[in-house]
Amino acid sequence: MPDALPIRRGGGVAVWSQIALQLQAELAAPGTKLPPEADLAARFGVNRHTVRRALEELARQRLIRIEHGRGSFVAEPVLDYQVNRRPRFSEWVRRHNREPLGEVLSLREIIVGDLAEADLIGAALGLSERDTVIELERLGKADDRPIALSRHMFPALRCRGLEEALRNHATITAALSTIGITDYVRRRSRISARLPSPREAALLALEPGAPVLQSENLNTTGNDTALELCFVIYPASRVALIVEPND
Amino acid sequence: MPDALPIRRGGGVAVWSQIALQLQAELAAPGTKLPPEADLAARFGVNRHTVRRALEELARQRLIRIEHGRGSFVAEPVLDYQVNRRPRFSEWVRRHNREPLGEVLSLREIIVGDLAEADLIGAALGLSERDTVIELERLGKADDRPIALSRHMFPALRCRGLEEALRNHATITAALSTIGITDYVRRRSRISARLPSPREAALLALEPGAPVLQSENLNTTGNDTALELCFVIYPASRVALIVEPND
DNA sequence: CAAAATTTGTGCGTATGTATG
DNA sequence: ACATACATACGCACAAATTTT
Repeated sequence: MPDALPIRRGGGVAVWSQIALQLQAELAAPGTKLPPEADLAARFGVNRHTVRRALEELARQRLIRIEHGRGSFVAEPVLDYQVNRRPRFSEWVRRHNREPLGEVLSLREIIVGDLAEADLIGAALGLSERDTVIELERLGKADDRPIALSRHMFPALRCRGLEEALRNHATITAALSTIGITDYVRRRSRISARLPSPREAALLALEPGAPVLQSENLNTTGNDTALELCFVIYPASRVALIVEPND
Repeated sequence: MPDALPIRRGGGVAVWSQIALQLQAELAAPGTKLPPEADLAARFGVNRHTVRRALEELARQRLIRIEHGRGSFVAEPVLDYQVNRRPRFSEWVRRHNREPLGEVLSLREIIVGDLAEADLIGAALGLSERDTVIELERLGKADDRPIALSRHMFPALRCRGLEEALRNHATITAALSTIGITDYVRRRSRISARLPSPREAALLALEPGAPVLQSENLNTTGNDTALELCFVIYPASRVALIVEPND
């Protein structure tokens, strides 16, 4: 427990504001419980209302969560993800001043008919059950914290050399670029939420019962040729999606 | 158990497709378990592979869930909600051939500073802590099944007479229209997911542990004046959001 | 399963300093 | 100088949610 800087009264800065700043500087790892309001009030030598005002401010900034009857907890930072036509994982993470990392979990070529969602995939990419897709499973991290688990499917026919390219490049954008595809855009996303499977929860380092946001994306080339179907799940506590409709 | 129509072979319609249609017509209440594949195969006089092909089709349409080692279950119908610039609850539900109903839970005028999310609301609507908003809480249903719990906040100053209008009209669109606001558009949505509070779970008739999709919407008039901030939660098992980015 | 303890949420009253006109 | 409004801070009591005993 760090030393409390002395609270200055009558110095033009509200006491609750000083306490909020002090607490913010001391925030421990996400999930950590803060001391009860009564303890904080005693420590700072103020009324509990004053502490509550400070906590309210931290909650507004989404730095902590306050739970009735349980306590206050350090919140996880939430990455806002703008859903536009250019899905670029690395750019997104870097825009939040965090270090992106894409870890390949599996990469293979597989026959559409052998996948569980064969029909959905076939319909979306315009393939028959006998066509093959390149399937990439990836875990995306920001500063080593998992924030996205994605499964990408590319029609093998329209993506000659992509499997090899994906092995040798850190980002999907870069890999696509080496096989001559420089513009691909998000055409449609279907956003839902659910509880993760045990495997998914383990990969995303989620506590039991924590939900995930799921996004099913259809990406195409500039001239509307279906290029990629992609299922992504995000830990709901760490990611929010931003949409600005234009139609 | 309804009679099985005879399966016609060689009539240009695949047997699995006929079975899929037949099963679809017989679907019981959500959550009901379908007979084991072996039983269905016997009933239709076909191989189990053929039944599996039919079930696969129903699963693709999200009419059933197939669970490894457990069986197949009638799924809840999912309402796809296209996130565009015109948020219209009733139109959305009717487009799915279901009967919309908006039930007012509470309606009041309240000072911004007295709300928990005072700062967020003030910033979004351009109000000070001392301004007032009209707050409407509503439960949206489709065929008597709750599908949306929303909290709407309108700046009282820019919405004279809205509280009264909301009391007398079934839809928000209609109420706004009576006070002269005929065009309001969605400017921005922030989509996340979380577990519901006990009260929210009860109102939405959710089983424990089931997550909700949450959408925080800023709606404006045609000329970009902030008109409404609105928090909506949807049962994740019954609603999905569709986004087609244009930028 | 029930009672007790812990912790946050809410309401009301009071007092003080500061900006405003 | 005065009145008013407002933000800040304190004290006390009880309600509500959760956890522990």
